[in-house]
Amino acid sequence: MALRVYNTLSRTLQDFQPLDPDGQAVGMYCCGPTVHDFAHIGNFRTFVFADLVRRYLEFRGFRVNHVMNITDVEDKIIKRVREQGVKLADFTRERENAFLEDLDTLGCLRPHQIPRATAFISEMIALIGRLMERGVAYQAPDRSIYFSIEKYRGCGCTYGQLQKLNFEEMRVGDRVSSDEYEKESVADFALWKARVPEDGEVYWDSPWGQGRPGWHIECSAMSMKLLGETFDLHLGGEDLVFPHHEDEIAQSEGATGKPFVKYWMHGAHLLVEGKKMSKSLGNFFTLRDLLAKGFSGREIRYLLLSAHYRETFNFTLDGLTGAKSALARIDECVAKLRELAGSRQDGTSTGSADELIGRFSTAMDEDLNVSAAWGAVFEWVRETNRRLAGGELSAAEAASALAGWEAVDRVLGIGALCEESQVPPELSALLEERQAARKAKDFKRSDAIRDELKARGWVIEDTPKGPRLKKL
RNA sequence: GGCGGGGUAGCCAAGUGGUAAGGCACGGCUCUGCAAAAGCUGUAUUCGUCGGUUCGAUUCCGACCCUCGCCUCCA
Repeated sequence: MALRVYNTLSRTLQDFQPLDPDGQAVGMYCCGPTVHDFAHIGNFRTFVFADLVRRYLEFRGFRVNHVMNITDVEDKIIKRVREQGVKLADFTRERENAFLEDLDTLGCLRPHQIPRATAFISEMIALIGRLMERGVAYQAPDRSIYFSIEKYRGCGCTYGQLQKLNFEEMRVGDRVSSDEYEKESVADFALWKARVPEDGEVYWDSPWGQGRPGWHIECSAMSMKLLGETFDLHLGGEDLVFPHHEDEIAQSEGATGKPFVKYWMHGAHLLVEGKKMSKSLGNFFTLRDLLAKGFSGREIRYLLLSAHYRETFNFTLDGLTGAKSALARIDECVAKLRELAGSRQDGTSTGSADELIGRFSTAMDEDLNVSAAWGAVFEWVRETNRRLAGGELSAAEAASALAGWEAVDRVLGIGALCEESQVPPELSALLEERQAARKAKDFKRSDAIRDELKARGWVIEDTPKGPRLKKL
């Protein structure tokens, strides 16, 4: 079975076959955040999706080079820097650190490389230079450099590879910002923006005068620098299809004359409580907002991973509560397996664990059908619980089952986020006291202790092997 | 107006030309002195509406209704 992915370029499912002649190395680029504020839950859906792609490719044995940029120069950032009277780097570094912490909270593996746009200005200038040389870019009277769609098309290149475009039918004008009126054509986009007074100290020198890069150019420059002029996989949110990714293709192919990216994958947006997120509706959440409500990164990750990446997903607080229960079911099962396996944690998966891995990969191979993959996980949980309850599992079999779970969890990334809570000694003492009371049939006392523990946030679970304390 | 997604149980969400995964919630049962955010188990004659193709459609085709996204710097 081969991994198939939906390629936005072809609008079909295609077998995933990396450019590497050995079929091992995969270059993967995901458009990262613009660090003007804390990222919201919608942003994170895309990054968790990218993490899933990377992890699954690694699961399938590919050697992935995962690159994600940080956009640390942009209109909104410049505006805030000016308003707050701080230095660009100080402002953006703070947001960037918060963002990376958030990624950790969500159990996302750090991309192998996290380039900042401002560290690649010379590469961007070089790329713009190539476009000027090839005659597909021009300097307008406002001194900014623009990419000419017409000239690009004149070279036999295709503009509109990711989305069918019909310029005549497009609603032009609404959102064309005032600083771009000197373009030759409304479809043209900025490669280099000439310095204006509002930019303050945020500018760089270039052969065309002082200024700063346009938005799209950074991704072309950084991805080609780090992954080569043609690479395997480019990801991003669906809203980036046009214009951002279309323009990346134009800039890159316009400069190199080579295909830019083999597979484009786009994650759908999410709705929150059935509506598009907006601050006025009160359904706009940053990761930190949700943590403050008492949800964990793990629950959020699970919920974000519960639906297929190409479907709009309805993210709800109820769903988050449900995620807690669903995860507890897995945790219970895994904890019981650990207990039974004891020190034998070097198991190789056999039997039902192999079946789990098989069903999991079959699902994931089909364009990352993660919902079906979870289905396989939960059926395995039920079957494992059944056998656990029936005392049918040996320590070796438990270790084998664990090995199976750990294999799929290296993709799902849920287990590592499970915090083992230590029971405070005074609570253990209370638990023992309750046991003594129960033995003496002093149920009034034992129930009082149970209530006491509950008030302290711990719930007792009586098992055939004796009572256990679980953090509420 | 152009382009592209969706409408499957109370909620979330897979899927298939042959009769509906999984999760949450809910009910039953087991365990328990009683419990339990423990375990098992049950729950959609039905997949937006109306037509068509077919032995058979939720799945294919057509029309319609509703909904969401993109259309120049928003993941």
